[in-house]
Amino acid sequence: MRIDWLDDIVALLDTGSVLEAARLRNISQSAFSRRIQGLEDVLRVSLVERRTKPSRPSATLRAHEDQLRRLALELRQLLKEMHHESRTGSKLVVIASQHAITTSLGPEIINALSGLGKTHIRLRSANLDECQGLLLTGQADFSLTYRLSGEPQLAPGSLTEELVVTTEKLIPVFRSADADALLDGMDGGQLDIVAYPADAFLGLAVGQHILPNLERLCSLNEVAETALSPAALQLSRAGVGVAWIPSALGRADLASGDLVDLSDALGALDMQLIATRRRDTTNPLDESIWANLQSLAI
Amino acid sequence: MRIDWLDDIVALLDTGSVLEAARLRNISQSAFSRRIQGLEDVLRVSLVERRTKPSRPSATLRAHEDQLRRLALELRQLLKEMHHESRTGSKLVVIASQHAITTSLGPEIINALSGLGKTHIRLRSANLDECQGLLLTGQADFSLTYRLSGEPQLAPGSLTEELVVTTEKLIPVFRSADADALLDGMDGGQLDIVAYPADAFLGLAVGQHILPNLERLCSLNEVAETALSPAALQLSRAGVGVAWIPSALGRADLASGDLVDLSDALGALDMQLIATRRRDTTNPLDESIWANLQSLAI
DNA sequence: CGATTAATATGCAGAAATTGCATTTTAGGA
DNA sequence: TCCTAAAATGCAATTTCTGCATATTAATCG
Repeated sequence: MRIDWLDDIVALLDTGSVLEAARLRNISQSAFSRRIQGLEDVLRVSLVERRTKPSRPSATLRAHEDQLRRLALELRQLLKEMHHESRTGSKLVVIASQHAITTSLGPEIINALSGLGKTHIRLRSANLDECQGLLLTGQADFSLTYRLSGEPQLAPGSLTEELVVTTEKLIPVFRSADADALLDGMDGGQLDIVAYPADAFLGLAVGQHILPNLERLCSLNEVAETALSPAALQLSRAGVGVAWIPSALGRADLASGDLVDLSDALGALDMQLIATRRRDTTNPLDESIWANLQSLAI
Repeated sequence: MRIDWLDDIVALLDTGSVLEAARLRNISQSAFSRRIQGLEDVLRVSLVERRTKPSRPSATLRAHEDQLRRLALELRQLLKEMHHESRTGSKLVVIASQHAITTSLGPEIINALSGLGKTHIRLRSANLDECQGLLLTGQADFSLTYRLSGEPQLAPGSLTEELVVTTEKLIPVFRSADADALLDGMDGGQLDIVAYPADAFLGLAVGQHILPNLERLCSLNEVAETALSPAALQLSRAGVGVAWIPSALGRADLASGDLVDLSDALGALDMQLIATRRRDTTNPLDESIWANLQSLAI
């Protein structure tokens, strides 16, 4: 049963030559050559350009390289998942979680959901785009994303269904010891901040709604930039600069007094933690997870 | 070369029984039974639940039914596309286009892009969600979507790249003959309108930014509802009610005098026509299409 | 509970496919 | 033009697939 013909094609793309691809696939050159011929025959698609030596992937193949690779990958992952489930008898629930959430509320949510019998939960950390993609392509069962409370909820769409799990704040924090000095130096002077990249969700949020206001008061000094909110947290703990982090992420350090919340002076943002799922799912387990998420909602 | 094993599985899901599935796949029951056994062997996944008769798809299979169907479909479509391209030697460029655009600016854009040698362009009409999905999964090379000009451009995302192709207006139109009567009857009275469903993009736009203002002036009477802007156009031509349509869609009727633009009295919306593509594409043809779109941009 | 029916599995033999080896053909380079 | 490396092909052994007939097994009905 030859089920991995997509891998043959990917090997062809990887190596760019029939001989190399054959090596990669652990098969003799002649056999592989005929496999490809057979594929071309069945698919009625030219796969290799034989006018040259070594021969090269055909134009058609290269034009669809991305999609072929993606499908091959998705198929492998799906089968792996199914194999695991078939072996253990427990369904794997995949939650696509925005990076910033993975480290803040992610653990709590996993814990809250884990009381559901034979269930394995996997948090798959990704950026906002990727979360949407994973959800839409069925590679994730749910997604967890942040949304600014002010932001007009863009069309929920007919394909997906949303739920506000909780609200949170994006708060500026700094090491307690130097907080006063920091605020004093602000008037007319400089403010050291830990920034997020402009193309990350948190970077967009802070850059659009917080920093413009502050820039009118003092000049901002981007001492550090990181896409990872836990890293930003550590940097602000180390006194590098003010970092805006989800309040859940800073809870421990705020409670212990290591960090102090500067919302009043510097401004915070209200965020909503949104859970999303596809509407068309008809999975009893998914239903119970969704119900559980709803019960978490405040 | 057995390349269609996914279809075997889908047949299993479609019929829910081995016998029926065998019929569907045009193969004897015994052969199909062994195919499934072989698949279970190779994939190391239990596919059918044999404790019952007729046997049923296993829990694992049902849990991943959606994704399996989706992958099978995508694979079929991809191969069909590749076959077509391999036969004709011309690359098919797929543009996912929001329904409202397909009928308004779609034709123009296709015409503008068709001057590019051996290129077939296919417009694939879908709603906003689906356009994003098609783009992210590589099933479309570009997407064309509307965005309200006021709307804060949500994070462009690291995966995709955007381009404002043109700006347009969403304008209220009505048959010229009865327009005056309509406006006269408005004061304190009723206004007949053609509405869009609230979950469609245009419905959201009109419902959030236009109708609330009008409701303070008079009571609105939703005489008709349709998701299709061309249908809305026809309804307003027929004198059923005011319809908000993309200006490009109404151009001909406005020029001929059949329709009249009621923007001043009822309010219009500025929209942008956004073209999107994935960043990671490395296709020379796609590049030239993108360049062409950029040159269309105003 | 036993007989009947319908769905699935299996033994078997013929057909079809895949594979590796050896050899030939073909493209690129000296 | 010759040489080398890559790909194709003839061939025989092997494996896989298929249909037919038949055996098992689960559901149903009296």
